Amino acid sequence: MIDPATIRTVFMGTPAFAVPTLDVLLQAGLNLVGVYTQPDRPKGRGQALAAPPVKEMALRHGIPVFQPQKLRAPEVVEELRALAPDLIVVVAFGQILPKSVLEIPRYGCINVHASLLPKYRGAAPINQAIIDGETETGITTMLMDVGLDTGPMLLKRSLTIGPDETAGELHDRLCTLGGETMAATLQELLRGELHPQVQDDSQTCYAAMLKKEDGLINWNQSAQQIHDRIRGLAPWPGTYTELNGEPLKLFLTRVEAGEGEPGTILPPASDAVRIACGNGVLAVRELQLPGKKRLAAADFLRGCPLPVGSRLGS
RNA sequence: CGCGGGGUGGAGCAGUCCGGUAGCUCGUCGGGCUCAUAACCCGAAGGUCGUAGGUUCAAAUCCUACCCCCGCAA
Repeated sequence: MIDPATIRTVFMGTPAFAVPTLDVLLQAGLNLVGVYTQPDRPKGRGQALAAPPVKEMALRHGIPVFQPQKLRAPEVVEELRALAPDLIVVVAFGQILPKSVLEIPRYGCINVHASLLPKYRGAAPINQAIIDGETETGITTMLMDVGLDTGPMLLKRSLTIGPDETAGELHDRLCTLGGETMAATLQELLRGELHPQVQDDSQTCYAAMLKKEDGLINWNQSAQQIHDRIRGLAPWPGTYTELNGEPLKLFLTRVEAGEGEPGTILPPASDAVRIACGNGVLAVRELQLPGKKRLAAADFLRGCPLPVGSRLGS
């Protein structure tokens, strides 16, 4: 059994998703010699500079924080090498680790990834799994190599995706599971019992970084596909269609039977606007126009009538 | 000073440019009609028009400051 206090560890991560894992490392008693996170960025209305969640936690625990613009810059790599880490743990860091960094720690670089690898390698695994209508996903820990999420796998934990679960909700559950999976992985590491398993590249698929435009609805898709897209992109970047040239955001949808020309407004239900899709009908319970508040369908219709038969989308 | 939209009876909105007794779709309350309905008909209550100043005979409307909400921007 290795004494955790003897393992010099560097943590790399940025958003809230990484926080539980950092917490696990602290609880486990590792010797955390540095935390790497993305530079502070302007955020929110007013564009005030905000520190990433991981930075705030590191500062509270008195761990040195590094925020390099580019991790691969030679002087940055040297600085990291000087910390002499035995282990690097990476969760949603937002930068690719170059080979020169991967080779530094003797126990390697361990990544906590929010999918059941080899499926959904890449930046947006949580969203993509929902968009694809998957019913199961999970967390995989892996030993990083030069490829993006291609390294040998260590542990997997899975969970079931609810039929109406949003990316935000799933994110929160995976966030917790990520910490738990890392804790278990760490136990195996300390016992010297890691069993890396090579990924089956033939089973892989890639979840590209989300773009704003991914939220534009194509009404020719089936109601189920559109429903999956809307919850898969909630709360960010959100999903929208067009009404009189303006974006109209849609939330809280339901799939119903029925038919009509795709994108056509059908007679509303008591709690929802109903729109014909390529296959089936999408009932939308909340909508929002630019500059307006997000409204329940009935409230929305009072201020902005949607005549039956009119068309959404361009 | 990142850009932009908005704050009007309980809800959602119109009216603001071109100052002059506050309107629409609902809801609420009372009554009527119906076997019946988130149905329909009749009637009523309910608003310091975000806040504070200013201009004016007169301000929701024009000017100034402030508060709050939201869209775009990762």
